Order: sequence, then structure tokens, then C-alpha cells
Amino acid sequence: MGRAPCCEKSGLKKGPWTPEEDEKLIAYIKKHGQGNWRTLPKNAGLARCGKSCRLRWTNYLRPDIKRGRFSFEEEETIIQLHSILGNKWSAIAARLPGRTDNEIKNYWNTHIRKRLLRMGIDPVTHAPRLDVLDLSALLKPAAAYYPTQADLDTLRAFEPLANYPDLLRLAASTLLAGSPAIGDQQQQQQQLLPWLLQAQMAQAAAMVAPPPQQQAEHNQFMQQQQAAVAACQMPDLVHASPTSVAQQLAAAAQQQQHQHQPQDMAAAACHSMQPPTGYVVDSQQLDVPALMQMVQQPDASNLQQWSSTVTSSNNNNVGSGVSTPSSSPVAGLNSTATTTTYGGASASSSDAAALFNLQLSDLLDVSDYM
DNA sequence: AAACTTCTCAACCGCTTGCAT
DNA sequence: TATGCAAGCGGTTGAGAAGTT
Repeated sequence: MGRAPCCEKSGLKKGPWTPEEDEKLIAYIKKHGQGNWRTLPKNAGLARCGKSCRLRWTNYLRPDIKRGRFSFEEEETIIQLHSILGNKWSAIAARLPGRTDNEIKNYWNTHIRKRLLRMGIDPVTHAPRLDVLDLSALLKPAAAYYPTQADLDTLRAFEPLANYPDLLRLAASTLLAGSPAIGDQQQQQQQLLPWLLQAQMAQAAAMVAPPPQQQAEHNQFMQQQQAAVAACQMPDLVHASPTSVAQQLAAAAQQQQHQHQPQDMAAAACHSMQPPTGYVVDSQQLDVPALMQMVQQPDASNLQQWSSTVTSSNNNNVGSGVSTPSSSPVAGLNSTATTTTYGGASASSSDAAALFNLQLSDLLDVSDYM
């Protein structure tokens, strides 16, 4: 495949366009249409390469381009689409009328990306980033906080969970989302702190000493994992389930003991893949106290498997909890509502989508739009 | 007011894709 | 099938604007 040599030609102007050049380009395209970009500059009397002309036209001069700030709806749409499409700027731009891929790319890199990072969300995976969580920022409203003896005892009690950083990340996500039972901010911080400290400690510990896993068990798990993925009909991985993750963990352990069918295991795994990968989920949250209780039990061997399941869920970026508002241009992207059946129960993704309603408006700094 | 830093975004670079021959 | 070219795409750059010291 050869490369276009057009820009290599000498004597062609580069850099910012002058109003005169813009006028020439607009006048020519209005009269003759876009046509062949290679021959256009010569015909239009421009000392530019065709590539430069095309870029100028598509990114700046096109009459249907919408100028000005991105609206909140546009920004939400970009985030949603990015969580699905990644850095496919042209694909994202195709769903945002009047916006160019270049404009969206710039806006992402200068605004949205930084905002997500500030929120502790990885802009690539759209998952929480506990590794960069700034505890001091979270605790800023409080004058000072020193861990109590009870907090330190809590941390020691949860040391077994050090081997399951993903469950910890999940737990922290839930806590960061805020519990409706906790109204007072200071009380919330005091409840949150031990968990965040523990999560960070556990992650550090996990990096030093990853849990041993026998190959046969690993292979078995991988098979179950694949079955789970199939059962979940990715990427429409959204289900309604009122049960807590801890309950699912217990159920899964029970299933494992009784050597149930792989598809049952897959269904259970599918349940466990619900938790948020990046955003606040308001209707299903990790039952942290139950998980804490479970971790403290002597035999927590099944946790490894479910921790890994969560890991896989996050890595695949499935069921990311991204909402699809009907007013958004992204609506219809997953227009086929799938129904996944497991364990005798079924839930359509469209119904479940409401249960995983993304509360971006709470997360984003609304003051930017004022 | 000047110097410096940070931010924004238009434009460019180079690679990939798709099509014609 | 191989090759060449045009168009498209995503990453990067750098000049100017805006903000800070």
C-alpha cells in the first residue's frame, strides 16, 4: 500500500489558513462540490495540498458544523459512546450531529478525560481507579482524621481480602456511590475511611504476593468464565437482580460444592458481573457488611474465583452500567433488546438498563455549564 | 505590567483502509 | 494477486489565548 505523496510536494503552504484561502475553498466547493481533493487545490487556486483542504473543510468550514461549547447531553453521549467504542472518534462524531471527530477528540483530551481522572475513573476502561484515589481530597471537609483503634482493628480483620483486590475495588465503588442509609457526610467519611485504607493496603499487598492458583483449577475457572460470557450475551450485559454480591458468592460456593451444571455456574457468574465498572449505580450495590462477614469466615476459598469473575467483567468492559437515555443520539445503538435466561429467571436488557441508571449528572461538575 | 505557566484547538503527520487497475 | 492512489482516521504538535505569579 503506497502512501499519498501530496504533502511532500514543495511550494505548498502549511499552517493556519487565511480568510482569503477559506473564501476560495468555500466558493469552490459551493460551486463544484467536494469532488477530488487531490485536484481541488489547483482548480480552486490554492497553494495547499488536497489533504489540508479536506481537513479545513471537514473540521472547520463545513456549513453544518455546530460551534460553541458542548452541551451536557453531548458530553454525556460522548462518555457513553466512548465506553462502548473507545477512541473511535469518527464513529462517535457520526452520532453527534454537527460535531467533528477532531473536535470531539480535542474535547475528550482537554476536558472529559481530565474530569474522569479527577473523579477517580480510568478514562480508558471507565473503571474506578483506587490506585490513584486521593483520600485527602475525599476527607477535605473534615478538619482532620486520625484512624481510631477500631479502624485499625477493622483493617487487620480484613487482611484476608488482600488477595481479592477486585472485590475490594467493587466494595469501594459501592461505598463511593454513597449509601442512602448514611446521610451525614462526616459519618459517611468515617465509615468510608477504613474501607478505602483497606482497599489500598490490600491492593499493595496483592501486588507483592498474588494468590497461588493451581493450573487445573484455573483451567476449570476459565471454562466457566467463557460459559458465563456466553450466557450473558455480551455486550448487552445488564440484568435485574436484587440479590447482593455476597449472597451470590454464597450461592456460587454452594453450587460448586454440589457440582451443578456449568450453565448454572455461568448464570451465577453472570449475576456477579453486574456491579459497576465505572459509575455510580443506584439500585444495586455491593452488600459490604455481608461481604465483610464472609471474608472473616475461615474458609473463603471461593472468593478467589468470584474476585476473578469481577476482574474479567471489568477487563472486558461489559455491563459497564452505562445508561442509554432515550433522548440521546446513542439510543438505538443496542436497539435489539436481548433477554437472558438463567436459573429459571429472566430479565431483558432494556428493563434492566433502567436499574443501572447512570448518575452522571451527579458525578460531573455541573457548574461548568452554568 | 511583565514573565511565566497552563490550556485550547486547528492543523499536521503518518498509518490504515478501500478501491481501481 | 500485487500495486498505486485517494480518502479516512487517530495521535501528536505547536501557536496563540488565557490564567497565574
